[in-house]
Order: sequence, then C-alpha cells, then structure tokens
Amino acid sequence: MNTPGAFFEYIPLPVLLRHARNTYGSAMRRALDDAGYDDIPGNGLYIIGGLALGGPDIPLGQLIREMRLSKQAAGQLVDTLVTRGYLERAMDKDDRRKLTIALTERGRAAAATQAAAREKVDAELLASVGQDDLSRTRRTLAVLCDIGHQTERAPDDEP
Amino acid sequence: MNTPGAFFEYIPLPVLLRHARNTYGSAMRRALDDAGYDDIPGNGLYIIGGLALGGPDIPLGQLIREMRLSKQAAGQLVDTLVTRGYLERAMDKDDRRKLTIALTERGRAAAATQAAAREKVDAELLASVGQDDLSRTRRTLAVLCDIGHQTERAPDDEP
DNA sequence: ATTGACTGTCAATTAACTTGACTATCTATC
DNA sequence: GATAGATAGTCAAGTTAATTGACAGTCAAT
Repeated sequence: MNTPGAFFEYIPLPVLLRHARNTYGSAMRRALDDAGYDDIPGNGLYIIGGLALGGPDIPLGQLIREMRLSKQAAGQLVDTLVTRGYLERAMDKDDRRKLTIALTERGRAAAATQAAAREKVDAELLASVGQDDLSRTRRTLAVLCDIGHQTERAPDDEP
Repeated sequence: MNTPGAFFEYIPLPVLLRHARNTYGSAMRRALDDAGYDDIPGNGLYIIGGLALGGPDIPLGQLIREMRLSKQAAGQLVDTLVTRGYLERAMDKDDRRKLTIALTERGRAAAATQAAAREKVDAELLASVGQDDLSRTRRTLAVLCDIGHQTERAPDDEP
C-alpha cells in the first residue's frame, strides 16, 4: 500500500478492509490524542462510540458480543475506562445482575471528538466516490457481516 | 449486529468494516484450526497470506509498515512463525542487513488453507451482491485506504 | 576513512486478553 | 415456594502480544 497499485495485482478483501478500517482508526485516535484523550485503550473506542450511538441504556452484553471479547476482558476494559473517567457504572434496577454503563462528561466529550473525526473521513470519502457507491458499499459490508453471523461463536461460548 | 437492523439506525462505517473483516478473520482462523494449523498468532495470517501473494521475495519491511507494527514486534512475530515451522529466514545476498522470509512447506500448506477459506467467503459475497457492487466496494475501500495514507505515520516513525 | 541512515536484534517492561473458579441474581419447573 | 439451571459479572493468575530503549552490523556518500 506504500507502493500504490503495485506488487499485488489483486489485494484480498480482508486486507483492504483492514486498511480501510485503519484509516478511521488512526484518524479517530489522532483526534482524541490531540484533544487530550490519550489514555483510551484500543477497544475503548468501540465502547465509547457505541454508547454515544446507542444511548445510555445500551446493554453491555451486546457490545461485548460484537467485539468478540470474553466477558472478563470486557469487565477489565470497562474498569479502566471507569478509572480514567470516561464511564460510570450503575446497577440495572430491574435486573440486579446486570450493570449499566454510561458516559461521563469526559466520556461524552471524547465521543464527540471521535465522532467528528469519523465524520471528517466520511465526508472525504463521500466527496471521492459519491453517494451511490457509498450506499452500495454499505450494503455489501452489511452482507459480509451477515455471512459471518451465520456461522460464528463468541470466544467464550460453550460448545 | 445480533439484532440485525435494530437499535442503530445508522451503523458507523468503521464498525461495519470491523465486522466485515471479522467475517473473513473467523472463517480463515477456523479453517486453519480445523486443518491443524492452530498455532498461528493473530498477525501471522497477514504475513503468511502476504507472502503467499507477493512471492518469496517480498520485503518484510513493507508488510511491517502495512501492519503498523514496530520492527521489534515484527521480529518477534517472525520468530514465532519460524519456531512453529511456517517461515524460514535467510539473508538477502545483495544487502546483508535485510533478511528475507519465505514460507516453508507447512507455511505454504497453511497459506493454501487460508486462501481457500477466504475465497469461500468471497464466493458467498459475490453470489449475494453481484460483481458490480463488489467492484464498486473494492474501489471505495481503496479510496479509503488512500485517505489514510495521506496523513499517517507508523508506530515507531521518527518525527 | 568517517559520518549518517537503514535493518534488524536483545532485554525489559507494559498492556491486553485468556482460562478457571467463584458469587449473586434471575427464570422456570415442579 | 423450593430448587435446578441459566445468566451477568467478578477475582486472581497466567499467557501472549506489543512497546520502549539501547545496541550492533551493513550500506551509501561524502
């Protein structure tokens, strides 16, 4: 990719997906670093972004499954995000096994920074390829996600 | 994504990209596990797949930059892949600083398994969305990669 | 020859994730 | 209602992956 269009006549789709995802990842990471939110662990972006989108009452379990992370790892991740001031834990009053996580003020600010960086890339992409290709791409990616969900199991799924 | 089409009215592109990539990742990983190649570390797939594509003389440095990995981490990764019988190291005879890595027999077999798994997903995707959308998606993803390459630096880049 | 850039290694540390065992809470069945 | 099973999360220990910093060998250009 440093020698654009060379070497590989055919770049595998997973490699393209990885680099494309990385464009967003780097942009978001850099924006957050520049704004002083430089202590968010890797998957933290996923949680913070997901909470910002899904509202404060999004079930943690759903995010965990999407991330393919064991519940222990997720617990640790939430722990550090709480420690660093991005999240708050609270008990779910209907089901006291569950915990609810919500963004703090700092968390919301970080989420806003992250979303802005994402939208900036979105805008560049839209300007380059146009709305039609963008929509088709979205649809194609959604199909790809579904293909995965038909056969997969989470890391700590019981057989 | 476990509740398809629900909750989020708009799934951010980086999230879609992540899950789409994961479809390939899981499929490849499972195929390799089933075939007995169950000791390949995460980024090992990238190296093995990249070598299979680019021929035995692909510069390691290029793969490293694509992976955004420090050279030390790359060295360790190659180490374990050598230890586990997937790669061979050799000195570059023209520039004795460089080392060349090449797939062993076992490495080629693993690469073939991996490629087969990838192509199976490719085929499913093609059957679902058709060649036109697939090509447009590829092009869109390539644009996204380029957007990233305009502004980025590797993990251990000097300022 | 000597300086500087490049390629990779060594050693130690940190970060992220996993496994396994456990508690507490809810749900369903008897 | 008791109790068996499933669900949500925690605790602790261990493993793996990647980082940092210091270094040695090689090349290219004065």
